[in-house]
Amino acid sequence: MRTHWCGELDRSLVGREVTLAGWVQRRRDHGGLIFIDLRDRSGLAQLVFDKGKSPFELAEELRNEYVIGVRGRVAERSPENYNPRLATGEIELAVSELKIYNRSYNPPFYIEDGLSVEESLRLRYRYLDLRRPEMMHRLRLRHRAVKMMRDYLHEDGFLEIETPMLTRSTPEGARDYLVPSRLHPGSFYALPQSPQLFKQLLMVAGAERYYQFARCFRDEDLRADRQPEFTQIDLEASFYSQERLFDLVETMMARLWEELLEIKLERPFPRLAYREAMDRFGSDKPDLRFPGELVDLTDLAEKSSFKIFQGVIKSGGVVKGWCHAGGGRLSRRELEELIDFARREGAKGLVWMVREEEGWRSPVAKFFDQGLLNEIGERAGAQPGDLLLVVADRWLVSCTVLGQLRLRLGGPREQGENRPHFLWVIDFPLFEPEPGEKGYLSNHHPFTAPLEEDMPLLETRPAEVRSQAYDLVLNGVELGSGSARIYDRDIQQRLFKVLGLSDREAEEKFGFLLEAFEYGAPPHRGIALGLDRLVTMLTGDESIRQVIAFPKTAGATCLVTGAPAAVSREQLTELKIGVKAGGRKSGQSPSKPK
RNA sequence: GGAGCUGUGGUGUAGCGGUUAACAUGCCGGCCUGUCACGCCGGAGAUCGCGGGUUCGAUUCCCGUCAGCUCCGCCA
Repeated sequence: MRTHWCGELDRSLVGREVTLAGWVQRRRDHGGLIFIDLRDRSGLAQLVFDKGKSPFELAEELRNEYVIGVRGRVAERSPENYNPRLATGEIELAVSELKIYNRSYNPPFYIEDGLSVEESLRLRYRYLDLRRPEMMHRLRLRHRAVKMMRDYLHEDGFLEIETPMLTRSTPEGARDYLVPSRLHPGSFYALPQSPQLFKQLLMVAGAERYYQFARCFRDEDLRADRQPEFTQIDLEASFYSQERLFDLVETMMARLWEELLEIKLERPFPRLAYREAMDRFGSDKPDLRFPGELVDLTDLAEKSSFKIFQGVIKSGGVVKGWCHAGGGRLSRRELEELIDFARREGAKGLVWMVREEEGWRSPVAKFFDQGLLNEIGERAGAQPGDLLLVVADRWLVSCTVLGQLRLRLGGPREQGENRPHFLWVIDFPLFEPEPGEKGYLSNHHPFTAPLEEDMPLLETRPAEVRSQAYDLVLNGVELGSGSARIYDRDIQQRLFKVLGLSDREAEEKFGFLLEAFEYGAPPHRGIALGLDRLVTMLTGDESIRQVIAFPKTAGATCLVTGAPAAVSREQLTELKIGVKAGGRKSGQSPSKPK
């Protein structure tokens, strides 16, 4: 049905008889002469139907998006008819045979790049949206990235192993998607949030190096970078040092960027301890595309007569600042908005200071003498015309609020810098305080190994214990996260104790894993990278929906199929499931396509 | 759960307390043998997301609701 792709026709084929197939991109009917741009996955080729020489009457019926096959002779155009904007613009196909495989409704939007229609329409007719070259390009790029990573992991001895989709709900983490069991009414499978436990079992099984392009499901609210189902490049390796794992991931990233974007990455990627990342950038996923770091002003603020600062410092807080270059021109109103923003982010307030040619302008200037202000300005690197923002609060609050202000004001878009800035964030705290309680929760997951040197603190000062967990960060986006796992029963039990898990509870929740670990678990570690986010970074898109063939809406519905939808009474009866009032009746869907 | 933005022919937009609801493009028909965003002529196509309220009168103002998007919460 086809001997060549449209996009591969060139002058070397002039005179050859070829068969093409594809969709009608555009028709230009000149009366006695019809031009058709034929589109397939590879590109466009111009077809010519000449009255008298071609199947002309049939060609007159052609409309956009008709599916056709043609046979004809490749002809060089006369030079004045070259189309430099078309890859195949020096040739055309003089058609001798035309077959209309299928007709088409007029599409609801143009099948072309640079489209501006409502995204819901694109999602509703996703199969048309994907016909657009820029969308097919995204899918192709994703495919190439996946293929390269598979090849690379294979080279390093990793085995691709599938793990179950129907698994068991585990207590921690995100909300599970549940699947009712027909054979065991009242019991449910859960779709995996990640293959975490299985990949550790595979290490016990001696797989040594495992990877999987794993579908993961989390029933949480969506964002531009979050879908309820998404793909992780999930990997785990035994007897594998952190250095080796970092090198593996870095090499993989370097290959992707080099081969897909022709960008050479600087290696090794910088590493920042969590503490340092927060201190300097106010974020555990700092965006290093633009300069400007937070500074600690606690010692200087202490010398002022500003009571609020002093109070915060006395109660163990810190005073931190960030200099917004050129921010001195912000209006009073804009400054007020910044204060509101800081409050929404959790700060009690925000102090601003503008450095002028002579002295300082600030509502709190009177509490500082000139020399002190200059010292502060110097530490923050403030030039005349710059704005210094200061937050006094608990360490974490001061850092995060200023970090958010840094992102908002110093944003990379303003800087026009878009090179990839990878880094590793390491040494995360093992625990986070349980909100409102005295206890602790796992920061990563409860099998994350503590940093060896912090082990003595495990029972005494758990909040200070750091873990062997690491995040891969690119331009302010968390691309992946992993850790070394605990493989020692004693350490695991000590950790459960800190988490307030009794032996019985631990047994109940993770018994199968703990049991497996009794049969000789090797030291192992792993990481999971978000494929959708990774590809989005490669394409430069704003939303991961752009690189997913059939994504869900912000309301977690599929506009193509209308999922989720009610099911028949019979299906529910078979599962022994009753739907309470407020649920939908059979046949209803939250977003039924028209 | 909360906040914000958006919703007008197929599509993208304009508009306004009283309009024949405008423009572009697409679509349909006609003409056209070198176009490539072809051109020219003509035509069809909109209960202004839905419901309620204010008003003599609502696409326009108000309230609610639905849908899409963005953010907060949430996402070990």
